[in-house]
Amino acid sequence: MNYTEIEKKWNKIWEDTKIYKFDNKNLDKKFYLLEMFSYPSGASLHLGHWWNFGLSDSFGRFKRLQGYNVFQPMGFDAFGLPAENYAIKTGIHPEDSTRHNIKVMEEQLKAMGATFNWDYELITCNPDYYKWTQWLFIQLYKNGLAYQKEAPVNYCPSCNTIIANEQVVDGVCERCGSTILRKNMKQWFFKITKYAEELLSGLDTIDWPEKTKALQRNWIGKSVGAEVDFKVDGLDEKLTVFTSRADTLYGVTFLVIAPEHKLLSKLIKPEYKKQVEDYILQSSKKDEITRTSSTSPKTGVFTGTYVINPLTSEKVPLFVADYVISTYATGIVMGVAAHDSRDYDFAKKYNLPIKQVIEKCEGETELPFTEYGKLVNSAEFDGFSSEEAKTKIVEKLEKMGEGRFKINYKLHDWSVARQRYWGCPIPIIYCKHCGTVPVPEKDLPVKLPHITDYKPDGSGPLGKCEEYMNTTCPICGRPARREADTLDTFVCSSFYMLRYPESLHNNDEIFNRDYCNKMLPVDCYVGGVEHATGHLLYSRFITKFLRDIGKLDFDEPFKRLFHQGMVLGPDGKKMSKRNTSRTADDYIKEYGSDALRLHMMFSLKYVDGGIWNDEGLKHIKAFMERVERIILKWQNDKGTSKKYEAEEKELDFVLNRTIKEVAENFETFSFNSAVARIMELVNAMYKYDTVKEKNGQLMEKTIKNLLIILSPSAPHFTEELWEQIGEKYSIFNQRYPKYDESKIALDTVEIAVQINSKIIARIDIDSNLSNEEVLKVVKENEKVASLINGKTIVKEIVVPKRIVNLIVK
RNA sequence: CCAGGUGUGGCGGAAUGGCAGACGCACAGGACUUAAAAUCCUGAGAGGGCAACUUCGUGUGGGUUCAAGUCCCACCACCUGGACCA
Repeated sequence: MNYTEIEKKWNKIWEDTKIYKFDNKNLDKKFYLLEMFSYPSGASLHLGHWWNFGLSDSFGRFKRLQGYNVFQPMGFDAFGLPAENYAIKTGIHPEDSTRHNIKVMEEQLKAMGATFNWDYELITCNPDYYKWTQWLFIQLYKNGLAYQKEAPVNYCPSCNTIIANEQVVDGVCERCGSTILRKNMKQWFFKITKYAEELLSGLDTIDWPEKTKALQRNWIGKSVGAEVDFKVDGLDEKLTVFTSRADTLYGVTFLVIAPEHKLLSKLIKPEYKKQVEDYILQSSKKDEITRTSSTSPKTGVFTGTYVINPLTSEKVPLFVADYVISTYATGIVMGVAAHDSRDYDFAKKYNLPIKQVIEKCEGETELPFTEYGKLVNSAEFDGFSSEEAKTKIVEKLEKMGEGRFKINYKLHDWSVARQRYWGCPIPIIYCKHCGTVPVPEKDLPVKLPHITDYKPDGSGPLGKCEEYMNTTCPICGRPARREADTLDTFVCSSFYMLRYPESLHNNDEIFNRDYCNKMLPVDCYVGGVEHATGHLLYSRFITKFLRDIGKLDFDEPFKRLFHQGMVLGPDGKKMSKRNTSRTADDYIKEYGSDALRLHMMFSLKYVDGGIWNDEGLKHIKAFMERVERIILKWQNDKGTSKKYEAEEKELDFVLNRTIKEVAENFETFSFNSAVARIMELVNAMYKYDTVKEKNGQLMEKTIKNLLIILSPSAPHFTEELWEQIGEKYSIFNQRYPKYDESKIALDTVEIAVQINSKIIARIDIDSNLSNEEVLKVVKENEKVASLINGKTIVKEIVVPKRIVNLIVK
């Protein structure tokens, strides 16, 4: 068979006959299968693309055979930094390179012959898409969930721009090597923290990998504790700390405040002003990662100020130290040197007192002791357990009005503004008279202008485009200015799965509520684990928000999630031009795309990935030829068998078991096992082929079923053979075969017999016997009988069709 | 440091608590061939034994169980995240 030719042939026929068109009128058995859409890069499809798209296409084809109306759309996440950086380097406008790359990728993805629903294609940099990105922004704004606030950013004084955390290497700019400054700038945020609790609890309702759920739980970082107010000595001011260990409150010997804290300037005693200001300057030069690394030495200085412990009325010193972060909780912590290792280190270094208030329930207590124990030196709470005290102490503080129970999350609000050109414009207008005004929905989209000077300079490049910036206020009609920043691309991708089903058909609303409720949630979502705390969290947030404003009725966008593992180069690193000598196209030319796909399915575990090895490709091709030979041989063999012989039963058994297990394996993305089962069936066919009197009907049934079962994994190859054995187009309009349970239940099964848990014999036994009858047969067995003779059986265990275990004394 | 994941032949990898190593590769043997390749068939975890058979085996050490790769505890190694989260 000439694989190149048949691939061309069938790709064309499939496209011409629109065999995979999604039937959007008939949603009773819809299946929404989604692969994370990709960023349009210019290079040709590499093995990773085949791994991602080819195998999920196979899954889609499998669901289609099962009778599902499969919706598997495709599109591009087209805004973003790479195009812009490429543009800055080459001078090619991001719009031009992006459009070009999309075209190239579309052609190549179509050439895969995959079943994607191209008529629903969606491209995030198209105005008819980003109109809805802007609409979403405005809804968030109107509901108080999009807001501006001052927040620290990484600023490079030599490149004159804000840079992302990832571009800061050891505190310096990765491009020019200048020391990065931490600067407060006014920025746009989405209030994802409003949904912290629900994002956490919702994880229990979805079928996702545990690993991914754990990543999100960690990221959200719920911490249950209390806030405690400390009065400032000599000032009418109080400092609030957050603690998860209220039981250690009697052990507080100092307080620590973050260098960026707003109240700090008021709290410094004049004689300490210089040293504190020097310290603040020093720490502003460190980036957050170096500063907060647990391995960095703890530093800090005294402010000259004392605060008063509400329970003991003791005066304790207030320090400023950069191991405390201003953005978590209140930005002030209580120092309990005896029961926190950081506080312990700090106290040792600055000679602060260490006061033990918890002791181990049994044995010597060694400081710092950070576990729960029994309270000591804590007035009326002495003898309480840590757990009890955590409640009782806060209850007391509540009565005094100086503390309260509090839950904190590590999750921060989502910073969405980018001082970049190639992104979705933020639909906001600033008017001197009316303030911040959202663009009216009827005026959307705010189109991204085609400008040529898009170099980043710290403020949005759009700011230099006067035509764009100058507008009129929608409220008062007087001249006003637009927002110059654009949106993070993760905003674009946070709702695309909701928009897909009617992407090009509905220009009146983001999506129709009823239709959306029928099409979603996504039944199966496939994509990389690296999006666990980004895209996957944002999408969940936006879905919950849209539910709250009445646009849809479900809580979670992705019911089921799979991550592909990564296909790695021979050096165990991510595939690149450097470590791979051959492209997907090279392999396809030599072996065909079906062989490539089958090899990928069979040789690595899909969810784990692994090092790419092309060794097996020729064997997979050999396997395909083995399939072809037996099918072509059997198609004209009418057989002569009259009775249903043992050999026929065996083939029928393997056939039915294969039908059953391949489906189960596909369902869990265990493609390697699915292919193994199919190989077993082929082996069984070759074995049956040696029988002289063969059953023609069984052979016909077997080759047809084999082709259907194999078709999702080798679509062109099986479609071609389906035609060659004289069947009607198309194999993909067939149904996945049903298996016959009675054929899988064998008449006799081999049972392993154990005496005292050790296997001593294997006996063929009628599978219909009851446990008692099985035991009888086993005990009559010569070997068993001789071994149990004269001994007492104390226990008999029968596992039907598997094991009999006799415990004797 | 913390969290999560992984650990099974020479290799990729299978195993609802129930015969570990399915399937495939590499390997060995046989058939076909002048020969090779391809194809078809057979064998095979490791050690011991001519053999029937036997001992040991899923990172290490313990535990639960009639029965553990699978469940529990501790440890080791590797991978991936997170970094002092109060």
